[in-house]
Amino acid sequence: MKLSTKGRYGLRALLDVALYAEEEPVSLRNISERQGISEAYLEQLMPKLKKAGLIESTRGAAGGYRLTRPASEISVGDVLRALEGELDAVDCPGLKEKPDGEEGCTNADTCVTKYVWQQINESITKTVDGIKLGTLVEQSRHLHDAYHEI
Amino acid sequence: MKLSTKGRYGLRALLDVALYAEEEPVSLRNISERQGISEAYLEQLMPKLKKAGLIESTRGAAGGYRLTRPASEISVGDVLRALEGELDAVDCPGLKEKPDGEEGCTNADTCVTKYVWQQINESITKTVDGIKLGTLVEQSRHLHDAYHEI
DNA sequence: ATAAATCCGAGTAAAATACTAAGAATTCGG
DNA sequence: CCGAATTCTTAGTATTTTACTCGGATTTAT
Repeated sequence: MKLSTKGRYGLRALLDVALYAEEEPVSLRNISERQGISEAYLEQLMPKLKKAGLIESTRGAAGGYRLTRPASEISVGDVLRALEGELDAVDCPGLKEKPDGEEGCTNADTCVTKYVWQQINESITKTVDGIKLGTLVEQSRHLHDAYHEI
Repeated sequence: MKLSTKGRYGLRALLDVALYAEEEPVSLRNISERQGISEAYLEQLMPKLKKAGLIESTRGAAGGYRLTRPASEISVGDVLRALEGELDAVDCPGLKEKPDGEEGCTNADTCVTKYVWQQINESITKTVDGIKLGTLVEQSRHLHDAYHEI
């Protein structure tokens, strides 16, 4: 798993939608101003979230983006996978680099390290799928309230 | 955490040292042949492992590399950090990008996503630090024995 | 001496990243 | 119906990272 700005900005963008799109859809302009991310860059991110079925869009004036389902049913893993692609699926080189007769893993070392990558991937997957966007929305509202001392 | 070939090859290289450097040190040539990694590329990897204090080297003919401490006391995390640098420490942009008067996180969303990156980093760290090189050595020997049906 | 090694520094081609730019297509409000 | 606000689509580009290679200097066992 690589955490580039794609993933970081994208999650913030989606969180923004979750927070502010209850009545009207939020536009790129809105997100851009609130999050300090350029509209042009967001234009690259949103289609990915849409293709993944996380948001829907309305075009034209007063258009913008909405979540397709409740924030509680969207995991951070869903978002990151939509933006960054599959989590670091490290494949076993022993199998691919020798397309001659030899079957299986002749190199025991390779197989053993493969086990390491799998462990890492599993722990990442478990973590990101365990955090729901809904939780982040709640936390964000708490923080916001605290900051304004309501 | 980024899993590039640096980390993947490097872990295999160190595992090779752990497996074969009991009597004599292992040379780059040895590792290269057994692991199918070019000597030239290994030349770039080994110094990192050495700087991190994981291996020691003897120069000249019959020279090579050895572990500095038992494999059971080296974690995969030690190795990957030595090779890839720090694990994805995602910093809070809210704090850095505004060096004017404003204190703390004015952007609650940013703070909330920051919590996500911390969770991810922690789970990765816990995983890689939990796997010891010694364990991999044992597993590798088992696999090797099974393959040769001893 | 000679050969086998580690060291050291530089260089480089390809890919990924982090953007920006421009214009077409759509839709609402007046 | 017009115009402004939007999303959509495609392309381009500068920077950084990755994954290497290469040449030669230095050290050391035999």
